[in-house]
Parts: sequence; C-alpha cells; structure tokens
Amino acid sequence: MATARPRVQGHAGPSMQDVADAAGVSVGTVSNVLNHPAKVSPATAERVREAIGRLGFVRNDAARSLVSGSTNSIGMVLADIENSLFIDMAHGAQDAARAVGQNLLLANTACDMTLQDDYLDLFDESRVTGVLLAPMEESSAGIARIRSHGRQVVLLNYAPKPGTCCSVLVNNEHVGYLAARHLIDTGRTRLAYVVAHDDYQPVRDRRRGVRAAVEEAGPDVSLEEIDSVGLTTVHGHTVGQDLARRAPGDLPDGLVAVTDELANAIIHELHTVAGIRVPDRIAVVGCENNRTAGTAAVPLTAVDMPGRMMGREAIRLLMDEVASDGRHRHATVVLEPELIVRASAPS
Amino acid sequence: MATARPRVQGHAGPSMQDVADAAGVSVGTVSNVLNHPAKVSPATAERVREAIGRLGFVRNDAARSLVSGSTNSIGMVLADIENSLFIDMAHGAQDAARAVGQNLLLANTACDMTLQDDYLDLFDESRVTGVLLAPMEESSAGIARIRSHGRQVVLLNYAPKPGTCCSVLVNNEHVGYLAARHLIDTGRTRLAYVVAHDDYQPVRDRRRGVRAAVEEAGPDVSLEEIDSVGLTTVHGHTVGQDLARRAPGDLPDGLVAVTDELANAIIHELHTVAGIRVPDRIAVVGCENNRTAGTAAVPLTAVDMPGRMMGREAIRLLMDEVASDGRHRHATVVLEPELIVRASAPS
DNA sequence: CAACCTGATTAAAGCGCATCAATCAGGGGG
DNA sequence: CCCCCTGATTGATGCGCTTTAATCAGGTTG
Repeated sequence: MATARPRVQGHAGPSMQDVADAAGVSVGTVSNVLNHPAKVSPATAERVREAIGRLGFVRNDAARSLVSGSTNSIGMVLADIENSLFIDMAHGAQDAARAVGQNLLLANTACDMTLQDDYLDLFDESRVTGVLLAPMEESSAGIARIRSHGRQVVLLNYAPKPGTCCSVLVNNEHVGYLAARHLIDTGRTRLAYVVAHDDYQPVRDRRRGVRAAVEEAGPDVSLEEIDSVGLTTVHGHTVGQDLARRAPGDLPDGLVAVTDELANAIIHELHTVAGIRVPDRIAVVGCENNRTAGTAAVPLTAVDMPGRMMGREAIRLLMDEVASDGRHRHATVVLEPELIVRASAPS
Repeated sequence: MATARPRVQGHAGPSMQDVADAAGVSVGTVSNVLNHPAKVSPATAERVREAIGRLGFVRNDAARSLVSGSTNSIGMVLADIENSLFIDMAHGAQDAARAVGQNLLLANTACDMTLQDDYLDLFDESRVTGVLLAPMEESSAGIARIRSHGRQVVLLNYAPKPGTCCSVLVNNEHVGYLAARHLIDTGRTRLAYVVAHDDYQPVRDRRRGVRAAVEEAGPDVSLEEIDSVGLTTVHGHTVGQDLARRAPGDLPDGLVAVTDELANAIIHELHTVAGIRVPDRIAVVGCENNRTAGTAAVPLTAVDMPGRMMGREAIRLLMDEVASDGRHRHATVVLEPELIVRASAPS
C-alpha cells in the first residue's frame, strides 16, 4: 500500500491525486475517466476505476463547480410544504429536472420571508443552475437581488412584476369564475365569497373571477364577501361558526372559499356541528383541490390547480433561459384550472 | 470606474479580488470583513462593505467550502414527500437545523431507490455537514457507502443495521399494540390486520404489536391477517371491496390498517359505498395519523407518529456525532406513539 | 528515412476563497 | 533614541478539481 499523504485535519477522504498515484497515472487522466471516458484507453480507465473503488474516492463537488462556475442543481424554494399544491409543483419540477440531468433541491420557508431570503441567498451563493420560487407573498425584492447577480429565477403561482422574470401561473381569475359559475349554474342565487389576505395576488385574482361570474348572471344573483382573518382551518372554523349563528334567511345558499382549508372547516362547522346540511342548504366550492378534498367528510367540489404541470413548465422555462446565452425574453405560462365536482356542490 | 478584469465565459460576477481592488485593500481583508469582522478596523470594513454592495458581490460557496472542507448545510432525503409524516419530520428538522446555524436541503425520492442513491451521492459529493435519511425500504447499502466516506447519516423511521448509524425511531410495535388494544378495550373480538410490504421493518414491527395485543387478550379475541398488495389508497379500495362482499358473519368487527391511506380507503368502500357502518359494524384504526385523518368522511382513529419531534431529535443526534471528533457511539432514540381517538373507532 | 499524423497521457494553470506567517504603522516604556 | 508591543493589513499558499497545450509513443505515408 502506498503511504498516505499528510493531511491537515478536516480534509478527510482521498483526492484525485491519491487516486492518480494509486493507479499510476496523472490527475488529468483520472478526471478524464470521470468526465470524458472516451478519451481514455479502456485498460487505463479500468485501472483508475479500480483505484477509485479501492480508495473510496468521492469527487469533491465544491472543487468541481469552482472550476466550472456552475452546478448541476436547481434550487426550489417553497412557501408551504404542507400544502399539496406545492408538493405537486415540487413533484412535477423534480421529474422535469431529472429529465434534463439536473438535481432538484427543495427548501421550505414555512411562509417566513426571512427564511425565504436566506434560502434564496444560499442557492445564489451555491451557484445553482437556477431557482424556482413558489412564494406566498410578494417577493420582488429577493428576486431582484439574486437576478442582479445573474441568477435565473422562475416564479410559480405568483405574478412577477412585469418583465422581471419568467413565471408559471394559473388563471386565478378563471378559478374564481369557475367556482362561482358552477354554483350559479346549479341554481344558487345568494352567493358568498370567503376571503382573506387580499394582498396576495392569487387571492385578488380569484375575487375578480367570482365577481365577474356574479355580474354576468344578472340581478337575480347576489354576492356577499366575507372577510376571514386568515386562510387556514382555524379561521375557517370561526367563519363557519359565525355563519351557523345566522338567521336561516340570512344564510347564503352557495359559498366559494378561497382555499380548501377554509372550505373544509366551514363545512365542518355548518354540516357536522350545526346540522346545516351541505349541499342541501348551502353548497360549498374550494379553490385548490388539495389532496384532502376528495376524502373529506363531505367531499369537496373544488377548482383544481395543475401543480405537477406547473412544476414541469417552470423547469422548462428555467432551462430555456439558462440555455439562451444571448437575448432572452421572459415568458409567462398561464395554465387553465378545471372544476372537479364532488358532493359539497353537486351538478 | 476601474476596468473590469478579463473573464472567461461562464465565470460571471465579481470576485473578492474585484471587491478588494474597488475598496483599495487586499483579498485577505475582504475575507476578514465577511468572516472575522472584529479583525478589521471599522473604517476599512465600511469601505469594503460599500464596495460589496456596489459591485453586487456574492460569495462563492464552492470556493469557500473547498477551502474549509465542509459546508453549512444538512441534506435530508425523504422517501415520500406526499406523506404528512415525512413533511412533519422535515419541519422539525428544519427548525432544529436553523437553531444550530445549518441550512436544511430537502430531496424527494418518491420511493425510488435509484433516486435515493443519487441524492445520497449528491449530498456526499457536496460535502454536506451530514445527511438525514427517511427511507421507505432497507437502505443499508447506500448508508454504508456514504458513511465509508466519512459522511454522517442519521436514519429516520427505519431501524439501521445494529451499530451502523444513529437513528430516530417510533416504537412501531407499540403502534400496533395501541391500535389493536384500543379495539379490544372497546369490546371488539374479531380483529383483522390489513398489511402489505412485510419486508419494511416498521410494518413488521406493527404486526408484532398487533399480535401481542391479541394474544394478551386471550382466546376470546381472534386475529385475521389480510394481505394487501400495497399500502396506498387503490389497494385499500380493493381490500374494502373484498370485505364488503363477505357474508355478514365473516366480517371482522375491528380492523387495524397499517397505513392511514389503507384505512380511509377501506372505510370508504365499507361505510360510504356498501353501507356497512363504521364504527357500528366495524371499527377501524390507522397507524400514522396523517393530516387527512381528522377531516376524513369518518374521522379516523389513528396512532400518532410524532414527526416534528423525530426531525428535531435527528438533527440533535447528527450534530452530536459531527461535533464528537473523537469516539462516537451511535444512539437510537425511540419515541412513543400516542393513540388519537376519533369516530372510526370511538372509546 | 524523414515527415506526418493519431490517440493516449501528462504537466501546468488557474477557479475564488480562507488562513497564517510576515509586515507595517504607531505608540509607550526604558 | 532604541526596542518592543499591539492591532491592522498584506501576500502567499493551497484546497481539489477541470481544462488546455504540450509531450510522447507508435504507426503510416511519401
């Protein structure tokens, strides 16, 4: 056995030099075995591979990307990993990234903008191929920062400031429209729209769609907008309890909730707790078609967001932009939602 | 403006040298401003920081970790990002990692062992601080490989080969025991255990617990083990349909499903489709307490797995091992599950 | 036999940063 | 006036790899 080179602490593991020594070749040849096997004679390659196996050599990705100036990884920053829409986007992106030889690294911000900025910076410093960002809130500052360093970003499910980056969106106005329209088409006339965080662009868009459908229906259909404190289950319970306390005549007969969580919680309070039957007394539609929608106590009619496809499209846009060394025009891909009819608002 | 240094294509962005030139100092000083601010006089530091901002300098993490031989990131490989247990583990790990100044990078293998190995190797090559692995199947080959390179691994929710690495487990035998015991305690006598993939260690352990509870109950309680093809919803539907076709006398009156998905799908076929009331005719218990358990058509009684805490513990073990330069003894943390009683098997 | 070509291999030059010994400036004490 | 001490700064070195030009061995051709 060859004697080991002296090493400072912390720098464990054999290097290419060690492999080269063991195989009786130069480092350049070892590198070629790994990256351009065609350039190396079969016999030498075999000898090198044997040495690699014997020494347990692991290529140092830091050195590799230091030289090449780039990596093989795409970073994806997700605002809420608990939401199945985001999971779907990650899944679609994963598949597409893999197909183009890139690894997808996920980071969860749990809706914390500080964490989001940290992860954007981390990916920036890591020189990833590009970044996919699926935020909850306006994030143009962070995007601008890393874009100014030349790092490519594709925004998911949130409209960017015009011309700042590529994005993949769902036609959220149509989401709201489809939801309200379904209720109107099935004979509901006193609609309610439960909403919170009107400062989030997707939320705003959905509201516009709901309003459009109601206006289109003429004076026979009314719309009440109910402000919730937040978008999650706890807030839905509050809204549901408030509704349950109303005089029967004041109750809407059709309700659109801006998130599935809100919808399910409201149904729980009305239907299960207060005995106000869904959909008989009031039909409910959600706006995400989360994983839970189909298995809920009252299966939820919801407008489906095509998360998988969004992820795939985002990777496509990103790789397009990365490839186009020269001029690149930012693009926005808008995918259409689809209504999934279930028991909470049958046809 | 100083003239830009000539640059080969691909190596965009200002380097420390550029910053140093702009601020009229040496690279060493710029490095110190970033890493040891106390060593630099306030005036110089300010000048350097100004230059950093003006040039849009971004530290190159590859070079950084090439020198230091390590990174600031922990890699977490998850078998199934769709399962809320894994999400919970990621969440807990994230919080704990952040508390010790590490970034958590997530990777989803979608139960694909090839992908799992790829990500393990990626993290290995990236010289991450350590790796958290929450696999679906036996993974000792991959673990052994990267451990042999000196990379630390903590295994989550899957027992390692003795002495090979640290791990955080749930007492899965007790999971099965609690589930079966609850049915027995509430008067059920003809139990069934629906199971698949007996080659997965957690699945095996749960079975042992179920059997133990039944044996403990004596001859008045019987146990039938029903083999499912798989662990997911489609397989549950099949099992449910088979059960629904049985003669009423042949039906068990209590059922433990090894996953929540199986449980919910079985309840759907029995209760909703076939009209065999749950829990009246048959009580059902799940073994994970997934996010959907509480909101299902029939809220699911399930044994809860403490995912958040598992994630936190895993980070703790990992950092312990990383810190202990000298001798380290692998540890296994076993967390106890807890029964959550809901409508599908009331008390 | 010289000139030339081809394929395999090598030696050397960095990539951008952290680190550390060496240097420098500026007092204060003797 | 010289020496030493302190704090700030510098310059040089090397981390492990990829890449490129240079070298070499072994044919082939004129």
